[in-house]
Amino acid sequence: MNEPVAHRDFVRQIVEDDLRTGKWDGRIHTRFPPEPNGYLHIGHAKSICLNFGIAAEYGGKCNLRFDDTNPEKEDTEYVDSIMEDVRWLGFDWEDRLFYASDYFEQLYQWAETLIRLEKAYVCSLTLDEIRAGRGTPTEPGIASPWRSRTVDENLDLFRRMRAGEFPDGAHVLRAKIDMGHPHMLLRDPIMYRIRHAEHHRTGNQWCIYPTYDYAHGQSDSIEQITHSICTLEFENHRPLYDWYCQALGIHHPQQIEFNRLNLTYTMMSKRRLLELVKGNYVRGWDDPRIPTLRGLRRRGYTPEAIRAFCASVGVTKHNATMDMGVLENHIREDLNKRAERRMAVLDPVKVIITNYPEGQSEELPAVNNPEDAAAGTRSVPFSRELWIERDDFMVDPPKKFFRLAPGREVRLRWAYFITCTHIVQDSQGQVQEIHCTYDPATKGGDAPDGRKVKATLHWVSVPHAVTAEVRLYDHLFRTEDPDDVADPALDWKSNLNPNSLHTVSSAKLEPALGQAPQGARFQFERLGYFCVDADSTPERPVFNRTVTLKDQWAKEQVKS
RNA sequence: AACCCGGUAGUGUAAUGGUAACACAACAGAUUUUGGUUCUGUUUUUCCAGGUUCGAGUCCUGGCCGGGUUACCA
Repeated sequence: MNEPVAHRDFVRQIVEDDLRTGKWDGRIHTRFPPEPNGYLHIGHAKSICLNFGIAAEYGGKCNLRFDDTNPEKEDTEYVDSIMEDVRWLGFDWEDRLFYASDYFEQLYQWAETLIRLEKAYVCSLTLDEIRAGRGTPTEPGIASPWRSRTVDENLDLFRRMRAGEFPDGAHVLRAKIDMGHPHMLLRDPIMYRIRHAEHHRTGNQWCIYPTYDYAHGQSDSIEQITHSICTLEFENHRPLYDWYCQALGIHHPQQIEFNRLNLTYTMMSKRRLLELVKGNYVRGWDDPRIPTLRGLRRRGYTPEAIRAFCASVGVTKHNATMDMGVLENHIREDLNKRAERRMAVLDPVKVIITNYPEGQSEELPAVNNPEDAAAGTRSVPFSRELWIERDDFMVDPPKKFFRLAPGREVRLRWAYFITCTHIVQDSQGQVQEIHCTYDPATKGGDAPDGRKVKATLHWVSVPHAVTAEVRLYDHLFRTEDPDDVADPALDWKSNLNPNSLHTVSSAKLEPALGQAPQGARFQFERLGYFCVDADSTPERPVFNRTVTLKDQWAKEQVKS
């Protein structure tokens, strides 16, 4: 398939312009800078694809850098999972793995430089006093009484802060900018705070930690980044990013902000995802219902599908919410070409072929993937008693129902035409058995006389069937926007879909599925794409439904 | 409220002063041993008002609407 002529998003346009004008001497260097305080989700995938993608497309490099300046929230557990997920997605930072904490000493020295330049000072106000002194958007802040400390005094205090002489919160280091600035972030922002906390990498070496604003641009600078690509909420921070680089007179990358990814029926907030996991609303960070990369992986998503999706979403400067259906289409498109077909019955009802000899069975060849001749064939056992899907039969079918009904003939995939002759119902009217006759001349599924049937059903031989657990997933939330709550007393959690997981405990599978290894992906014919779950064992196979197939009949039912 | 950013079919995007277009969705049809896939067709668009210009989705002014920020988080 030909790649469509990719139009350039505005970030790539900037990169191309810079290449053309020689702005960075033809060098392109980006970075993906996650904070190790949570698991990566599909929103991060967009950023990863953008940063690593641009580097690859323009002959540049992309670093992986952990933005670990807040010891209280960060952990190696997250570092490890992030590296694993970036690799799984298909990207390689080679030897360029960095940590903002690697730069603590340099950052500290630069802070002293700023103090000497009288562009930073130690402020001994409390948190509340600082907040109050900052003013409001409409009124200017008031200068801290400590704003005019001498260079020597500031240096002495700052060094003693580092040496651990003060408790948490006793002092902070602030940039001396402008307390009357209309941009609140520029009203003497905090550069360092005292935190007697153990850092996941530097241990107890430090008790003062730089803030994001003070650390990020300089980290980019140290790594000689050219384009510092981040999400829209950092737009406000760009003046500060620029201020530090200029004040220090160091390499000054260009910060460019793009829109983060939003998807319907789910949410990307790390804080909320953490709440779902800790509150046991889901089964962990890899729960197939949440949009973490691990969740999607367990759900059966391929890195290729996620990358294709990320390439298709817009990179712009305005907030947008992608339809979950677009993501689903990408995995369908990928798996349609790659996943072998199998037959599985999720809600079984028994069919008895009354003219097929009792005790007899035969092996019938079945095509593994009509989209890929190289996938070959397998054989499936056929016998007198079969399972078919309960909703593939109706006693009194409406006009547009093409499947099995009394007196009607349909095809069993790769097997025979069968005609329903009789049904057995229980006292509630529930169908117990469907009695059919088969036409031996239609073996393989073609009628020599050329007669047509309107439906082809999937089926599984009763004596050969493997019983499995199948987990059917639906949207995490029942509303497109989780925040769409009518009652102000309720929060987003009230929109959680109570039916996001439906477990089928005894689905009937064709025997070939019994040996499938964990992670293997299949299309269950006419149902959807499924993969073998991590909980699966040979004794008790467990499958996850990745996504359903498009379903014209389901649409038809919704209409009526 | 102040500051920053943004408004193009239902959704996401393109058009970089020169015929408003693409993908998905929706709808209709063809093909089909999956009501899948594939193919064909149809419907629906520049927030508003002025201005500049031969010509404005694009530039300017004013409004309206939406988002972000107002943490010793990132």
